[in-house]
Amino acid sequence: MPRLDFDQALNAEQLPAVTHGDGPQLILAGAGSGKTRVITYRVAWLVQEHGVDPSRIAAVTFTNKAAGEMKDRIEELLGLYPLPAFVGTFHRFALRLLRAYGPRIDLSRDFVILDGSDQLSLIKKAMQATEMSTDAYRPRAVLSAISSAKNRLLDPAQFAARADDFFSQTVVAPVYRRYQALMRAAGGVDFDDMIMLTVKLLRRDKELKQRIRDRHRYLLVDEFQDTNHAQLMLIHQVSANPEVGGNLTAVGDEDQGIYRWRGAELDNILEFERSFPGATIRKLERNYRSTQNILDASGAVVANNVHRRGKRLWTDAGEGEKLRLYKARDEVDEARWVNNLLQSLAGDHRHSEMAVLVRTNAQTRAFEDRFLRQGVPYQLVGGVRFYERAEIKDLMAYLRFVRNPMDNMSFERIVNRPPRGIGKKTLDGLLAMAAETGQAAWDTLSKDKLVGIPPRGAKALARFREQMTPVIEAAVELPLPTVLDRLLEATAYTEQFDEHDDEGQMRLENIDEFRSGVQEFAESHGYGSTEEDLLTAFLDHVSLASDTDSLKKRPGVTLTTFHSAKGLEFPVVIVAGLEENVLPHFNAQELPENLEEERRLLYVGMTRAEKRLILTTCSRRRIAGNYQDQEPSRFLLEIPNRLLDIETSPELFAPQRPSWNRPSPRSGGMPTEGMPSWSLPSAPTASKPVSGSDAVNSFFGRQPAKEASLPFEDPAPSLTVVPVNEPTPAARRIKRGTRVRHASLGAGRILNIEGSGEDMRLIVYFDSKGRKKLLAKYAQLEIL
DNA sequence: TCTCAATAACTTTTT
DNA sequence: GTTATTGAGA
Repeated sequence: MPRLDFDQALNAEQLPAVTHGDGPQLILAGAGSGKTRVITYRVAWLVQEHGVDPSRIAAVTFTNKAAGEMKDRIEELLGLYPLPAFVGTFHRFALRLLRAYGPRIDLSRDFVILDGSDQLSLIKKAMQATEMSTDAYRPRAVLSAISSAKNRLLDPAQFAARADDFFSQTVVAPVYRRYQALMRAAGGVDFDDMIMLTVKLLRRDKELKQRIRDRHRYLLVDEFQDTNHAQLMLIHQVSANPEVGGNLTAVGDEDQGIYRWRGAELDNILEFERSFPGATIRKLERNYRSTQNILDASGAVVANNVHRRGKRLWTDAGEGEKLRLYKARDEVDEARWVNNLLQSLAGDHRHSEMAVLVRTNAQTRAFEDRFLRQGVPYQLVGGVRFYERAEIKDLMAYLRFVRNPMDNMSFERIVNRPPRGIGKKTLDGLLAMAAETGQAAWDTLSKDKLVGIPPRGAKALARFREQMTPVIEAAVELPLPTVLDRLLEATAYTEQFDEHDDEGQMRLENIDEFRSGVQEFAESHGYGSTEEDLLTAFLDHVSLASDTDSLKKRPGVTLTTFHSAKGLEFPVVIVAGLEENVLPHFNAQELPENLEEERRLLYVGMTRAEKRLILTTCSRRRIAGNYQDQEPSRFLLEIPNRLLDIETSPELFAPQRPSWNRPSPRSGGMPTEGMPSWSLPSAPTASKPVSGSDAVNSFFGRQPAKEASLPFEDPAPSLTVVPVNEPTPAARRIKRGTRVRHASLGAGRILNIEGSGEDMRLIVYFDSKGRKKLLAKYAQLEIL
């Protein structure tokens, strides 16, 4: 293949980083400065110019998606050369070692990886077992304390020895100990364990460590600012020559560190030279992504941080447009304005070239509603993940169980799913028996005579045993997709769902999707591995997968959080919800370190933009159902005025509400004759739709919401549903059989009405979407 | 033991 | 607005 022309392909900052010889270097790569390019070209340079065998190179990142991209681009550059020994995430790197050498630190070879919800339920169990009230202490807080202990490589004993406050000493320490015991007994390992155990393994096994170091003489680490202490130690273990810091190339940007809450230590990058003496530090400040205005604005914001080395990005792309700032009345107004803006930009940009970025997932709802209603194609990244759905987790647990029947956690999950008459009593009895003999539940069930279990339960258990035994045997030799099918057959798993029921249909679809995922995986990974290994590989694959990884370029506006937007870029970016308590987030106000992280979050969001950057802020917002007055984010003040074009919502100047909807003093805010609770606008022009809860608020005499005329509202009149105890003329029209229309679900017929007042629920059969249950208060139905 | 309805609690970000 | 948990009744 032709040699690469490195001088040609790289700029003056990139070239020395790529052609750096031996010894540690840190590359401080600003946003959009071509950092992936530097990493991939460095791999190519090492191989082609420095004579390094690719099998001695490893590249590590945080996300599967970044790793995948890196792999593709390295492959492209290297052509016929073999690929590096490893390109992947920290966790996959650790997993590979643990699967191979776990037994050297007494770890079962076929351990199970716990996901977040597994962890949480295990924490609850551990808290119960240690008689810790789950009301007094939030399991989530305990879990995050344990996680941070693991990130600092503290085992339960070390943690207990250092615990110096009440919570750590009396709550976290005992729960941590019990949590580990329960997890190991069940053959489980959590995400944090994976790193911690790998460090332990390498520290303990000197011979293995030397082999690993030989195999990874050149190590490249991306997103270095997001490494935690455990990961830094792992890097040290793997680096070839610790006395000189090894041939480590670390790439990162301290201004984009947004995982402090997960244990990331910015000091790893800020004090790199202390960790790796003699390191060369380089900066990449030339930006290829954004206009100078975008760089100046984002740079001005992040300049307020103290914890940074500091750099100044520049481009020769020109100033570009000013940033726009829209001051919205509330999140509905915000979404409407953004929607209109996107429509008006649709001439210049495809939908897929635009993104709306928010701080919290909850903020996406208002945008989703609006986009759905206006038919704007969009793509929501994040939220509920496929693999977290109950039916998928069930099937995963089944697969884990048939691979390793001693996996008690999976056993407990599936033993009565679908319901087979194995209730709490029966299960407790079995588990008690198992605990006595120190066996797994399945062992007890298949070998021992069941005692102390009610006959009905014993019978159900026996039936379960008969169902599972052939499948467990099949798992060793039959192809993975066949095993799954046998499983579904033997358990009659799908029969618990009704395909005519909306929810049931969705679950069945998910199961189908899971089946084809299994099929696909088997086809692409099947060569040369045993069926058992394939099953293990599949389970690992799913455990380490996240939704962002499979993010395909689909046509549509991207709607996502700052966190999952990292590494992406768009010609048009809208950064929404720039308010105090949103960004910076409510929970991040006290510590200056947290505040700086919030600022970095905004910086990451702003620097995603190539050509146009739009900011929005609301003067009030509904949070957990209640309206709250919002202050503009303090970070807005950090953007130089000369870079901003400000536009204010007309709704902020016209707070008049239609008189018929204003609580009248005479009626004390209660409804009177002629004040429709089911407000049906007589004509589209007179349409004054009011959001359900506002109407509810005024109805119940609460603080009236400042609802104004909605100039951008779609022409279709919408109906506000207000729950009432006394049916008003309009409310009487809502009964079984009434035809209604929903903004996104279309037309349908009311099947039934449940409850009354604020909690009135309507069962509606929609022509195209089937049965849905709606809360009348929020549904905004239109009577047909 | 299972099903359904009422209630409470929750919302920061995720490998 | 959703989702996890609890409680009552079949």
